[in-house]
Amino acid sequence: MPQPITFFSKVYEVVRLIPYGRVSSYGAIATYLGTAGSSRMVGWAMNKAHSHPKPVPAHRVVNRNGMLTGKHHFGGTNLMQELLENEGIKVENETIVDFEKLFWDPMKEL
DNA sequence: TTGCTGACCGACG
DNA sequence: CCGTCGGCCAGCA
Repeated sequence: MPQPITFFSKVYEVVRLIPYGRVSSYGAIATYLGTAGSSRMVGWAMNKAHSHPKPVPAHRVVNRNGMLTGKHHFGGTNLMQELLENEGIKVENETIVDFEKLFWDPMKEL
């Protein structure tokens, strides 16, 4: 098996399951994976997402406040915001508008 | 192998 | 209200 199922792989899988025009949070994903509290690992997984063979919509993953904390990893520009706006998600001051409505909880949806 | 790091979260003062 | 600290665990030098 060239691709063993690891914590990272699960994170990527869940992130790819996020529907178009929806967003999720690190904590929600971490909790869904059964490792609540290790939300940092989710963020770290996103950092390594560039090394992942499959595309990972990391721009749909933000912190609990709906703030684009990881936008600096998208080229250090407003690329992350543009990607979200391209999906119909409004972003103001690096924060997602109506985050509660757009929030996609894997524990509820899956 | 050991130790540091990391795009977070919640608690505490 | 705001700053600080600890915890969670896998990857990398």
